[in-house]
Amino acid sequence: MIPIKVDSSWRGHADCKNCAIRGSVLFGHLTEDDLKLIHAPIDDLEYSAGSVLFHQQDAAKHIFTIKRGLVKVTRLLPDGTERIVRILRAGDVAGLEATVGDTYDNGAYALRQVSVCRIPIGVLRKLAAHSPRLHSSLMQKWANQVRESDNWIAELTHGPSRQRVARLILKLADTEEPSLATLFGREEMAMMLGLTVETVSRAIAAMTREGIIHRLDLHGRRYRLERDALDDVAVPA
Amino acid sequence: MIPIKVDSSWRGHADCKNCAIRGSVLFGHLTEDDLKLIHAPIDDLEYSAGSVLFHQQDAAKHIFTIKRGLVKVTRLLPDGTERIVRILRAGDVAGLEATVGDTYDNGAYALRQVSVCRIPIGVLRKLAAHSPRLHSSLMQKWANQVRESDNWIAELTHGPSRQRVARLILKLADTEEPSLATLFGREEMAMMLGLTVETVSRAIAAMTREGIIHRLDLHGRRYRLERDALDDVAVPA
DNA sequence: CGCGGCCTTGATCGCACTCAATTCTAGTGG
DNA sequence: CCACTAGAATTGAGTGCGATCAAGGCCGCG
Repeated sequence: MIPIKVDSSWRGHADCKNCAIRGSVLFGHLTEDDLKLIHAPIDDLEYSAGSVLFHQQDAAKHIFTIKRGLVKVTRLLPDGTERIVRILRAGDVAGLEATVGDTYDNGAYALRQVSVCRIPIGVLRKLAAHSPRLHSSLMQKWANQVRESDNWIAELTHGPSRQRVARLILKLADTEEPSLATLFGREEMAMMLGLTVETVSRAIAAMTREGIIHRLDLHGRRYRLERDALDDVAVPA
Repeated sequence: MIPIKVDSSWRGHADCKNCAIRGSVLFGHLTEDDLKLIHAPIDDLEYSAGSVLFHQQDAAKHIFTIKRGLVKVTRLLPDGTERIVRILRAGDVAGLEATVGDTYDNGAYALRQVSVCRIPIGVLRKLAAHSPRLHSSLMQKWANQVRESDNWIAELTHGPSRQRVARLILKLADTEEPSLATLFGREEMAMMLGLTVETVSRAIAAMTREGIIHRLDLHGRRYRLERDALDDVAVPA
């Protein structure tokens, strides 16, 4: 089902004080004294596209702050099929459930090259005991996850295929350059939208023909978007 | 779109010390001293089926602990359509996002007669400052919401209509008596499953004909379930 | 009794799935 | 440098499931 690749590389212990995205992550508000409390190591890891952060049901020993890249969160159904339920981006946290339970509720896999800080749950607990601000950061992360899941349900699981594909493309648009988007393999897009590979492919092909999106590479991953036209497809008046 | 009914009745200030479901709610671990810190009133409210706890975008001033009944959580899309994204039951909390933001991310409506404790957000903050256990209760509630949302996506938004309807029925089975279930109006079931009223009705009718479920009342709300057969429909081998 | 709401049933249509073939690209080794 | 291959994306033809449109039935209520 899942290609099991555990393909991470260790890039050293994290240097929280000088973290590039310190403002948006869990430890952003901690003081130097707080950080000194950390004894167990926080590791700075790289995962290549397709590799595993953790599987559903694994013992939950770490939470992962995502510094770069995209992570898919999947859920395994009793009948063995797998569904993508959310995507995490830089600033999000994977495996938050480690703070309240002892196994992961779902699997997390790198969709592209990903950089994370892997924080042992013990460290988190220790720091949490001292820092109310960390508490509110955690709450904030939880709230984001719920909002994302709810959006996902509302936007990507209902409606005609064209519309769903359009909405997914918009969701994947670059944050800095909103008229560019990097898609995934058709198979994965299909799993996100509850459609088949062929239907996704046809929708993209049709929109390309109609000039709503423009293919920029040979693999069909990178596109330039005609925002106005695409918005119209995504949210029909 | 939504029938606007604000139809709640005040049943007095909450008596947390003697709460029937104290063990499963937010304030379950607080001491009497903690509870004495509360000055702003926690109200004990009843909502009749169809009435509003809060709308999406309302100023978030309270969180609602559900003591009895069922609450639907809906999200409004830009194009004006509305989707049901989750259901809350006794022990769950509605409006958790009040702890981190100042508007509600989604709407909450009573599906049946509902009893709640309405806790002003200020009270929660004050107590949270004193009680680490309240913190972990909150985390637990957040984790439940995410797990529920993820389950919802995985189980109820993909697959053939029969299967989805079967899964929803199982989700609505009584906790004490698992072979009985109380459904909703077909319209609402359709909104939950991303199907049409007619399709839901046909699926239920078919399963009734096949003896997988048995109608117990005239309105088509209450059913007795043939668990084994229904499980087979919900999770095809 | 008549009306309105909801559930059900029927007939038809179209979108998305299925099955299958083709094209394209990147990677491999001659 | 070019065949060869494997994997992915695309395209095509045909089918079926669920949406749509439209009646009809059932119950509660005035």
